[in-house]
Amino acid sequence: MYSMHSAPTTAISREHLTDLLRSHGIAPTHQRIEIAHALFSRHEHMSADRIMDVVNIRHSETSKATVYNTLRLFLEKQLIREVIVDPGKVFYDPNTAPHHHFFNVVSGELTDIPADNLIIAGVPRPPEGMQADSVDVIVRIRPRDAAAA
Amino acid sequence: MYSMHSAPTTAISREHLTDLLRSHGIAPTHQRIEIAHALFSRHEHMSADRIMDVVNIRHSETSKATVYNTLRLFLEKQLIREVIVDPGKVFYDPNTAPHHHFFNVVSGELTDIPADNLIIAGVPRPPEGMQADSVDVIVRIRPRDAAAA
DNA sequence: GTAGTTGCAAAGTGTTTGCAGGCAG
DNA sequence: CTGCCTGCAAACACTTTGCAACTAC
Repeated sequence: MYSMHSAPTTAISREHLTDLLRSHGIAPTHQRIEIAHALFSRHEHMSADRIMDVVNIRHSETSKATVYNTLRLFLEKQLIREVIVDPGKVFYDPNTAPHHHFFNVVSGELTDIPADNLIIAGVPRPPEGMQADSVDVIVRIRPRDAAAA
Repeated sequence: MYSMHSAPTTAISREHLTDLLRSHGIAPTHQRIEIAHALFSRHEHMSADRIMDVVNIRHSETSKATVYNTLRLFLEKQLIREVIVDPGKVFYDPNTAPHHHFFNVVSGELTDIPADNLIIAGVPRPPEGMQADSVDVIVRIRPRDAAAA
């Protein structure tokens, strides 16, 4: 399901992560640092499930409940974003800068499209009393030979 | 949860729906016609759940399994589209013409943005060997006073 | 101590499946 | 008769919750 061309990992020190959490008003516990590490060292869009796996590769340190609670906390504190593209599972995106996504509907893989070059024009004003919160662009892609739908 | 400003309904005859199903290679059974009627007479984006309710308002005629099976069939036969915007539930869209969506993240309500005026430029070419399948634009909106996230 | 955090297991939601019975051609 | 449809209930995948034990200051 998850292809092998694993995104580049970036060495990020625990100290840096501790600061990052603190600066977002999050108490830097061991589990939270591990989860943050999983998200920020891999440049990958992960599901809660996958984060569970990554965090517990060496030895089981973090429970499912803690993973979900922590992800919700990170979301509230705007440390990460959620990406809704797959019925039935949410992806978490450590990149909070404006950008969009390719979603490979066959492999379930999600990759970034920088917002730089992309121009969206002519979006109507939101209905009265509403404000736009975000604009998500998702380009669904598939291998050239794969059957549609 | 579902606001009261119910979208306009359009009278659509059972005969018309029968033809519509046939023209998409779908055997027009009673339940399928009812489900198609729910989708096409209301100009609304409905979840499977809501379709269940609508179809069974008068008397229970259609099981959950049939609703889900039928929606999947309609999807395969390209009679409808699915819209993934809400973690944990899929919306079905009877409008297969190119268009985009406002998603009210507070009420869960989904409304159309015609594709006409909307211009998207600068989408990078899909990765080698991939083809773009669709481009979805989702503008998340909320009441002006509602707290973010 | 006290407030906040974690883990477990149970509950919850939305969706899919296995299978027996039914209906139409 | 045969093949497709339907309904029921059980199974599933993902996420949330209740609560007791724990940790850090």
